[in-house]
Amino acid sequence: MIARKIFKGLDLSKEEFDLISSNFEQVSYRKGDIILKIGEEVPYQYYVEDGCLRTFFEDKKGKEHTLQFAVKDWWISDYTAFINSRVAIMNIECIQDVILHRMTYEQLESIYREVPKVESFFRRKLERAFASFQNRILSNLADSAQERYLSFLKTYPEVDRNVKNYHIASYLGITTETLSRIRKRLAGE
Amino acid sequence: MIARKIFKGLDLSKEEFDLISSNFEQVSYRKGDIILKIGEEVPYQYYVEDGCLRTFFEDKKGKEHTLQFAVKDWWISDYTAFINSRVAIMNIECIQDVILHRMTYEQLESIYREVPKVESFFRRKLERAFASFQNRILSNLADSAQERYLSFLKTYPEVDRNVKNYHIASYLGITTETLSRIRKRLAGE
DNA sequence: CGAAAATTTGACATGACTCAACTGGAGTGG
DNA sequence: CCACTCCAGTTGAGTCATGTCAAATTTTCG
Repeated sequence: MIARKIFKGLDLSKEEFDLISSNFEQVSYRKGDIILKIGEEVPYQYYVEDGCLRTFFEDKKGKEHTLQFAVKDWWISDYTAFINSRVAIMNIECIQDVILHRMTYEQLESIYREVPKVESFFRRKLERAFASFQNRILSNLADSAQERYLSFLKTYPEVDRNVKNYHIASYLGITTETLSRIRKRLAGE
Repeated sequence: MIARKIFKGLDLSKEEFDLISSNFEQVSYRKGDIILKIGEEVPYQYYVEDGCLRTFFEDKKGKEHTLQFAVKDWWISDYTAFINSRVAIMNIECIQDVILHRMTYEQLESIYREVPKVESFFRRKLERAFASFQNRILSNLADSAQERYLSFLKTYPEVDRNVKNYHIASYLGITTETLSRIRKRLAGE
């Protein structure tokens, strides 16, 4: 029963867990699969049971930029498009084989109605995501590429273990060459 | 009755508006006043009736960076510190004389209890703030300083009218000199 | 093993920064 | 009403971090 795992912080009855679980649908994808494309509707948000994904987009020059990663026990979607019923402004790609549990917005709302505690759970989740975006902006304003890389490693060691360096570079806003030079500099210390 | 202005989108009774209004306290400050300092408790969030403010911090080199501006009809606080009862990680400064309406977290929660519709109002507000942070990250990743400046002007013309160029530079993550050169380049087109 | 993918390295280009000097406008006070 | 000061903004010259492009090397994986 996946809901126990997803909402493990919440004190709910077996019936409530069952009811929530019935709103999730398990899906699996292979490494390299794109499960959401820019311009498409965003029917789902996904809970990651296993594997690793990222959201990314291409700028006018065709360069890829990564907005977010998701590893085990995280959520992923084009969140603002998902909640506002707009089309996606970024792609979601599986960096590894993944097992996901997805739900629609209607299902989310129905859970809110049936099990109100879940709404606070998601509000806290949004607040944490908001804080992490804020930290990223502050870090972009104040820190060098090397400092941003170090704080990435410190904050998301689990992500570092699962993604390629060029993914990290595209998340930090630097080139793979620059990241490689930073790593060399750090190694020789 | 300030609540009518603040929550003008909501369909509430006179009693509800009164009840909400009783939780706000009006305060005024002069241009240049710092109304929250890094390291302090964050007792309030503020609704801006008039004037302009910003949140900012200093990096290790003493350089100032602006996270957010707030003009008429916006809200401002160190939001993540406010909701988590942590100490401020940024300062709030009045860029002009301001008239504000402030509330504590306890007052916010009491309004949630008495007038549940207000909770959705704040959730949407948080979602929009989240989306705007996201846009800023995307823009940092993909756009040049000049493009970021142009999209700032387009997105926040009201802010542009009320702040100095060096405030804008510290928001965009560039120096005043660079902003000046960008403006010159744009003027000659 | 061999091919493709990822990373590293080198040489060079460039956008933004630093520091210092200068300009122009908005007060202020004699 | 002028001289003075202060502040914001501009300009110039030199520097630095990061980007670009091309090639070499290492790693991954079928």
